[in-house]
Amino acid sequence: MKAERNTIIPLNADDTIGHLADLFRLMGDPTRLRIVLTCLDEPISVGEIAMRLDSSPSLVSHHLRLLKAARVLRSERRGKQIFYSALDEHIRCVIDDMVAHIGEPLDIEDAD
Amino acid sequence: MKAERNTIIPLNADDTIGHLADLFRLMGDPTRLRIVLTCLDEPISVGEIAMRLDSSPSLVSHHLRLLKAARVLRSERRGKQIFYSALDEHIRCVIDDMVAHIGEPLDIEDAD
DNA sequence: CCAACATTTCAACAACTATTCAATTGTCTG
DNA sequence: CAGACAATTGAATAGTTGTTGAAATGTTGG
Repeated sequence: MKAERNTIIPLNADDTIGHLADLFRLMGDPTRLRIVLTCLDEPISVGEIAMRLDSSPSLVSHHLRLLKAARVLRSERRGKQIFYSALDEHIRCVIDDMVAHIGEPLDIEDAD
Repeated sequence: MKAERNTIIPLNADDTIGHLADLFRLMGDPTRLRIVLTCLDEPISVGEIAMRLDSSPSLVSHHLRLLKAARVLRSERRGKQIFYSALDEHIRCVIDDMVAHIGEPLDIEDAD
């Protein structure tokens, strides 16, 4: 299931759009985006995320709660630590597509 | 061409992540997301966007400015009106991927 | 040039949100 | 059980941002 050129989203379905916007907004914070990227490779504990991002466990935990509630990440306890990882592969696709968008070499024709 | 499972993003490249987050944050507002979706199909004037979304031209214009600055949309003047459309197809892919993520019916495969 | 239309800009307010620090809960070990 | 470690929670603050209405800019046609 990849992105095709058939975005058929019922524009009157406010629920879907609202849900979509919620997810995009979650990825729209640099700290949260770094957290997601850190969790993409392998399950990682809260402490190590905080360590890698040079942030506080409290802040990381706050963001993790939101990302988990939105089903972007999932959590799994291992002893004293709790490991977070991506819930599925879609987020990776979304990010890759967005990276591709950035990579688009400024196709400037004649903008008015 | 499409999203593969090889998100190779240099985590120390704050510029890239910041740019990514900016784009996600732009898509994270329901009004702005609706505007983007409206512009995906064909070039459309500011007035008609406002009409379809039942919003004010002022508000729409405000969002269009941000979306254009972020190279999500492009503008083209035709007489008195200015038509906006998607700058490339990547945004459509991003949205489709995100829709796929939402549609994922809690697919707990080999979750331990 | 003037009037009508389309869009943009400006200022200002209300609402939201990321961050911090302290306190709490949960878990393992000695 | 007590202590240390790990993570969460709560409240409070500072900064950001979406929205609004009025004014201004730009464009076309009479």
